Amino acid sequence: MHSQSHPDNAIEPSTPYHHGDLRAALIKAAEAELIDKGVEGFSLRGCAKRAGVSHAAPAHHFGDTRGLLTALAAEGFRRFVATQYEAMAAAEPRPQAQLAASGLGYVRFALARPALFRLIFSSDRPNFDNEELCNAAEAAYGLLVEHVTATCGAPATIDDIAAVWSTAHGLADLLSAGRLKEVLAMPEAERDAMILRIVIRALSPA
Amino acid sequence: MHSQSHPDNAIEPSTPYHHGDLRAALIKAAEAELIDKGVEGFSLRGCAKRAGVSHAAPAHHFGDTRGLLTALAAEGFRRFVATQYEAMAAAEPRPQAQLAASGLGYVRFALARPALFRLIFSSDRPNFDNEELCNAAEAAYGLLVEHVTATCGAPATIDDIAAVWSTAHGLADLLSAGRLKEVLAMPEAERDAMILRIVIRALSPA
DNA sequence: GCACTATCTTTACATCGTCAAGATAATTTT
DNA sequence: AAAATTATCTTGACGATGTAAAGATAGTGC
Repeated sequence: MHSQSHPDNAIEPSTPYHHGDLRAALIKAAEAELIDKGVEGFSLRGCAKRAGVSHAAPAHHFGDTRGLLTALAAEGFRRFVATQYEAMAAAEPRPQAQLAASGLGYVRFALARPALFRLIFSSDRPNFDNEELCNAAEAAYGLLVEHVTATCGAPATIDDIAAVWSTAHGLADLLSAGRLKEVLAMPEAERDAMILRIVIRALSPA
Repeated sequence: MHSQSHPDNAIEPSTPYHHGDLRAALIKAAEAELIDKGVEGFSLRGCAKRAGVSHAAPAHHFGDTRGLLTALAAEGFRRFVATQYEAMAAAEPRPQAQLAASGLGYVRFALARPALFRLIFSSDRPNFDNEELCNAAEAAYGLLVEHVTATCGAPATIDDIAAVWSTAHGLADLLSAGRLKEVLAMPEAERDAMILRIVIRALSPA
């Protein structure tokens, strides 16, 4: 019936010296910090404060600021892929519809989490040589290639891949940056339909 | 024979108190700093050092760091447009060829000046409410709309504008960020041809 | 010649990232 | 179970940064 985590010590200590799961707490805090301050205003000490620990605590888990942002970026890529899968699950099973839905998920992620999107696609702060981040990023790229191949017939040409990826990415980047205001002002259903049309367009061979 | 700075002394003084054209020198220094350190590592004191003045000298001309980056971003937009015009000048006068060339210039700028491209399209540091920057940015947007309209027949639909802009922007952003490695590895002529094909593709109505 | 303003320097302070050393808790070893 | 070791977190310090305030110097207008 007790809510605390230590079996022998009943009273919740005000500030336990050991956090328990500081690593996860710091990633969560880092996302909040990123959303608040943006990639360029991101502060490691701010994250520590959000997590309620001293300013040097993150060092042990992530080394330095770049380490924390690298871990957050990897998590961002995983969510990015997950958002694409969600959109695909709601679409017809036809390959072309699946590819278009994946593009829709791409853009939706950028709109829903602009700070994370910018971190993973337009920042030098994460270390893209890091293995975990590298794997997460390549998983996203692999998903795209897979669907273009399924839609256009194997093997997908570099033209097809570049056209589809660029279109989805361009839409995502411009919209999440607040440009293309006319599109941002559209009702969501209408905007989604337009995104699908434009992604399909990128496939049609000239 | 003395080296100090008297107005009637023809010899170049070692360090004149008044720079002469510090504003321009600082913008130039800021570009070098941006190229060296990136948007996120950009330092105002570093710019001052490059220009050979004290660290507080920029304040009088630009207010703060954001002010300097805002001025640099405006200059970046002007060069961005200029690069598009250059590509257009080398292309056939047909509207469609002009539009495609404009897209090619878009991508070329991103590849030639990745730091400036990121500053104007993927950074919160410049103040986009600033009038000078705002005007420069809208000039770029206007150029695009103009050419899409000329190519597709007036008035250009939002679908057409979004499709063309997103494609060019996506290509530019992905390439300048070092993704789409297969495309980066292509010889320049081949890559240019591909960019033109993909931009044209974005125009074809489904 | 003199006041006034623009431009630049110096000084100062809060914040940031990072390192080093110490404190505390958990784990392993004996 | 006690001791030793390791992992985790705190404290204190340092240099770098952005910015504000005050002083120094040069150009301008009267």
